[in-house]
Amino acid sequence: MRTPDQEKKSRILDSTSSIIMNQGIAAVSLSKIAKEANIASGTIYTYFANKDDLLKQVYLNRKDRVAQAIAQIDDAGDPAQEVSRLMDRMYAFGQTNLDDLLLIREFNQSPLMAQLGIDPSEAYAGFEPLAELTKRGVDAGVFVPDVYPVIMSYAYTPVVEYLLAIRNGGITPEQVPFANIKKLSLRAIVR
Amino acid sequence: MRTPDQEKKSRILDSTSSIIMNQGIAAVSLSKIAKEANIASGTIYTYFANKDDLLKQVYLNRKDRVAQAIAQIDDAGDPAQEVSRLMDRMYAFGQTNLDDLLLIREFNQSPLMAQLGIDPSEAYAGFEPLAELTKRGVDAGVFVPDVYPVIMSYAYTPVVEYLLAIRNGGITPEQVPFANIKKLSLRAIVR
Amino acid sequence: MRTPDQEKKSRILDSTSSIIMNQGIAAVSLSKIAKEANIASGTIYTYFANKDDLLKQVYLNRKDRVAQAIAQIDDAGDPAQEVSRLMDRMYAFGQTNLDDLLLIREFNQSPLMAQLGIDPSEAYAGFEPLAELTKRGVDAGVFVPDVYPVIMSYAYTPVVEYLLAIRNGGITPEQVPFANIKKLSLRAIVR
Amino acid sequence: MRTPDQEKKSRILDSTSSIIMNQGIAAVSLSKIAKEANIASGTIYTYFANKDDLLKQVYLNRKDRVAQAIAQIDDAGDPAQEVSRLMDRMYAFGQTNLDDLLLIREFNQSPLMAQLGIDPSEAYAGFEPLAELTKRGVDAGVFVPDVYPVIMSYAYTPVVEYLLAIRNGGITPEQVPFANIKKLSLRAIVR
DNA sequence: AATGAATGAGCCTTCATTCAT
DNA sequence: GATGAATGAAGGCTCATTCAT
Repeated sequence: MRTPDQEKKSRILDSTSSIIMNQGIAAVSLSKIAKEANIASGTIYTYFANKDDLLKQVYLNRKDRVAQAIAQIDDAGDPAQEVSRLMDRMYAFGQTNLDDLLLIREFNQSPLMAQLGIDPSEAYAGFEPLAELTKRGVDAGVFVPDVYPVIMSYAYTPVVEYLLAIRNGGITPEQVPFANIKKLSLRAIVR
Repeated sequence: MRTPDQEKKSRILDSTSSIIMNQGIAAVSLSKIAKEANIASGTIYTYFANKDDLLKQVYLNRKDRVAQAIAQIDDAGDPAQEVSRLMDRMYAFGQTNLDDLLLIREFNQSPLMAQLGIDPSEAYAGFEPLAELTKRGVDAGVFVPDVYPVIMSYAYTPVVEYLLAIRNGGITPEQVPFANIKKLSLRAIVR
Repeated sequence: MRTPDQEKKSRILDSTSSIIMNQGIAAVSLSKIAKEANIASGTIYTYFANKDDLLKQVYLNRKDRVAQAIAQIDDAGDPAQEVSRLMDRMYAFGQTNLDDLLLIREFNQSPLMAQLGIDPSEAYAGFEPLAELTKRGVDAGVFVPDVYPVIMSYAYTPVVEYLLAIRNGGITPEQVPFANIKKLSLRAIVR
Repeated sequence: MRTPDQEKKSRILDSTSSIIMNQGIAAVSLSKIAKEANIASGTIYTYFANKDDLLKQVYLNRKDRVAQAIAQIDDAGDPAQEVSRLMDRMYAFGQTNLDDLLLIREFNQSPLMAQLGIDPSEAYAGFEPLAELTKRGVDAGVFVPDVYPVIMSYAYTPVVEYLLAIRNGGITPEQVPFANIKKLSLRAIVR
């Protein structure tokens, strides 16, 4: 059970994420966050050292949620099957939490990471099982012989883009079932 | 009187893009732009109606540059070969202009597009040949039977992620030659 | 937390009025107001929505003060006598608060009223007793048969101009006692 | 005949007056004036030393026009009759040039006069015949024994307020003929 | 712990003025 | 003489942060 305080902290994180995703990171202000979280702006400083700390924690919090939701790999499973399951978990997670995936992506590819003092190892934390899966698949000769970032670029990114295209109305799941995406991704990386 | 100066306008666009890429869109301010472009802040208004107009033009300008650099498809060529050439052009372009590709991506997936009043058709303009290539490849039975956004998600995005990983030092071209990326992409989409 | 401060709001209104009267409305700036009121410029926004709101409230506040000071008419009194008393109250009020009368006049005859969204009924509020007095005097055959704006143009305006002429040194109360003004006004409108 | 240059100067004065009257003095800017006068903003400096000089000349120019239109008094005429004629000329002039009367009034009662370096004698220039008429009427025992500013406050101001009330739709000439105004004014000042 | 009033730096924008053309 | 691009100060307003309550 969350203490009342943790609940308030969560509300601040949620409001921040929501503003970032709906209005863009340039539109984020503590007063907006406070209003959306239904607290006084000064209260934010009880839970976060400053605005940068808040942004950093939003990122880390969302990244952890994603990692926990998708990165539970069966170390003994068939690598191709595990990638398929990974993509399934991403798809399931993304249907209710696409914003988390997009927020991570927005941070990952922006100078914000450096500005907020998040180093790559911190960003990577929680996703180690994916790298291990990659390595195992390559070593077993199941995957094409490429490195983690390349392999995952074909397994992870297409799911996000698929979910985003659906949200934007560019395509519908009826028109393009998620199975197609999985098939293409596996065609790319499985020998 | 002093004549309006296309070169100065370019400098403003360049400075703006540079600040976006190096400090993030939230850090863009007209005074920073003016300082980097070596002009007075008020001068920006000789060339742009306001900050939003400037941002919009940065986006459209960069998008046009990319479109011109990569979207020259040979209508009679073999679709698979044309995708290969397309990826080559992206790679060549991205080696000196990766920021353009990243800027477009940052804008595309952000609420900025709506805020700046850029509608999807405007963003799509110039890339029609890619959709046509997709359609031709699918119709000819060369590509897997999927729609444009899906196919291109496997041909376009991996190149950007590859270039970015190289820039970030995550991988090197020696370790993973670009040919590998092309191979994986083609494996995904060519029957 | 610090409590909103009615006294501080008054100080802002006073400073604004003072700058309008001493430097003209074109010279009014929030930083001047803040400096004169001895507060930070941002603090103004705790008490007013924006500059226009501040100007509007200055006007309405001064107008209310004037209305309360002069518009207490005895409904049963002789109309001519009531006009005389009205002018006395204006004169008394104007000796210490001429700026209020002048500020109202400056606003009334300027495009500001429309720009600030003050409609005529709002400007008129509080002065209804004067219109009623006019009507009563005309109906009773005591005043010449003219409408409110005309009658009051002879009772109200001359007092303001008299007070202003005294302030400017154009005339002195010894040279022209206020009684003369009252006499001329009453000669004009009383049959 | 005006030279082309004088014509351009006139256009600048007209534009300035028009903006003052329609948008308020706080909204006057050289670029607006230039646009309305259909010239480049820099050109204004060919005809005026700076913005203050322009405003000063607008005032003096309008004041001269009014003085020439109304201050032609017959030195031998009956004072009461001359006041009546004066009011007629004001009324006639004001029907097509009310803005001139209002602009003068706005300047006269504002700190602008001091800021622009217009001294009272300059403002008074051209209106000497009105003071003489006052004096002659008082000396002849035709007017009540009061000074120029007081007498004229009953002859000049009511005409402006009448014209303004008509423009604003507060009253109509059918409802209140101008003759009424003249009658009230003369009742006030003629013995 | 929570509030929100207060602060002043910094933002976008407009302005009067200058000056190359 | 006329133009309008260029300048940078100043304007209105928002913001992150502090702190009295």
